[in-house]
Amino acid sequence: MTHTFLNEAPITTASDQVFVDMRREIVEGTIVQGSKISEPELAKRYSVSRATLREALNRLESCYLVERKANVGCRVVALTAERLIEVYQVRSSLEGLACRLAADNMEPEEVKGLKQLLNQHLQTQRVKEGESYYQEAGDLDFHYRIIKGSKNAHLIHLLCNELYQLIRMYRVQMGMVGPRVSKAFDEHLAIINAIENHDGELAEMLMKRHISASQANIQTKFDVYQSI
Amino acid sequence: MTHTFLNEAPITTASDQVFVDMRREIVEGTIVQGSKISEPELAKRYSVSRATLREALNRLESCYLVERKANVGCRVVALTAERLIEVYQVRSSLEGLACRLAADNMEPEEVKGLKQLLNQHLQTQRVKEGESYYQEAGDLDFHYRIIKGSKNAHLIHLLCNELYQLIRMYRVQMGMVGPRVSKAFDEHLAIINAIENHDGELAEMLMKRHISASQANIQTKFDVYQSI
DNA sequence: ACAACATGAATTGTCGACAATCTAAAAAAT
DNA sequence: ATTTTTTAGATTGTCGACAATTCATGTTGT
Repeated sequence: MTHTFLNEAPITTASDQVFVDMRREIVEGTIVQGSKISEPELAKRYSVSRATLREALNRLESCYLVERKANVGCRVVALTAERLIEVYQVRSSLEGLACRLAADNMEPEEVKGLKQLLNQHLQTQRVKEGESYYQEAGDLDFHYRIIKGSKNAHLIHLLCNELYQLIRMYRVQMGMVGPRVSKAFDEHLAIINAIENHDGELAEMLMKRHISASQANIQTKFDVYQSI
Repeated sequence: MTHTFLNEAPITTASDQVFVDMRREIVEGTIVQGSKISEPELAKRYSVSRATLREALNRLESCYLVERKANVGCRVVALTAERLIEVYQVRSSLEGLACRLAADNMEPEEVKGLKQLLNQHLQTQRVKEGESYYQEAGDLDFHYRIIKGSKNAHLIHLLCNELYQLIRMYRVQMGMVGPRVSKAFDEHLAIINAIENHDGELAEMLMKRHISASQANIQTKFDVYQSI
């Protein structure tokens, strides 16, 4: 399975490389959430100048992974429950839109590929029960394809390049496993059917509901911590 | 009338100033759409170093006013008809969401202020018939207040700090005057009523419709050029 | 005449150093 | 002892210069 994953521009410059590396470390938690970022320290760590590092920090800020204050510095974003709600409200609205547009604009072959992906997803899920990595990548690929199917370049950029990094961060660090997996499969199937029938309204509604369910799932992780 | 306008951080640093200045010039068309940006030239023009200018360019890219390519350079965004549709589809979805949330989360005094603004809007409109500047600022203020009323910080940032600059650029450069003005007033009134009644669904629908009408209005400007 | 290639000017990316600002610890005052 | 002021350290913002890449012009070859 080729990991097409992100449709990003190839890494040409040094700050590109630092951006991609830091993004991964932040999303995966190697650079811990909420921690302060020291420019001299990280510049040394990645063996680049501070100017190059700052360029990377700017781009990390664009996808909501760090926050800057003038003359004070840079902090990794903190994964609060409030922010989760806010981001998922936005995500639900935008991905609902994407799904509605996809119902009109997706090519038949794209829909076909989506179905194949779902079958693939079903098989690997049966074989590797409980293993979350494949599920995570498969689910991500599913959403990415629909978003691209909207054919709205601005929307695609907004979701794939900006918002999704933060969403991935929540999913990776809060842990996305459990009984949600099989339920999500059924929801994906219903969404594909709606898209295939060019029923934009239904597709939008199903996608919004699907994302709300996903939000509720992550929300429980917070509630657990809160109750301790 | 105090122009609260944007809730932006105060301008402390030199790149802040360049960012604000350039943003204004791009939105108003002084720096023409689609044109290439020469870093050395603009750095000299604003009397700052290239590093400072590049910092400003990064932030302009974050609000979709310029586009960068590695090792090639920076271009001011081009106001195409296709992009207008894409951006307004996103705007409609997000501001619909904001309006729905505002119906639940706006304080009574905020609603009151919104009504006062509308009255003010009505008076200035009668006095200065055809003068577009007041209308533009008033309409903007109306939308800003509702967006802030959503109390969703992520959504507020996305709309007010990122997307709205590009929207303003379309409105300013494509010219927003004509019979739309009075119609928009009625639509604003209906939206406020829905918010006051805490009818989120209706408020969302009305706002989406209102924005679609606004899009159609700008769209005609393109159609005129196309028919020549 | 046209295409592929080479060359140089211009532009962007990167670097190290300096200036301005903030932070926190130590000193002074009430 | 608590609050305010001072001061030293560290961090961020800004600058000018150099390296790497791109683009346009001119050259060569067929």
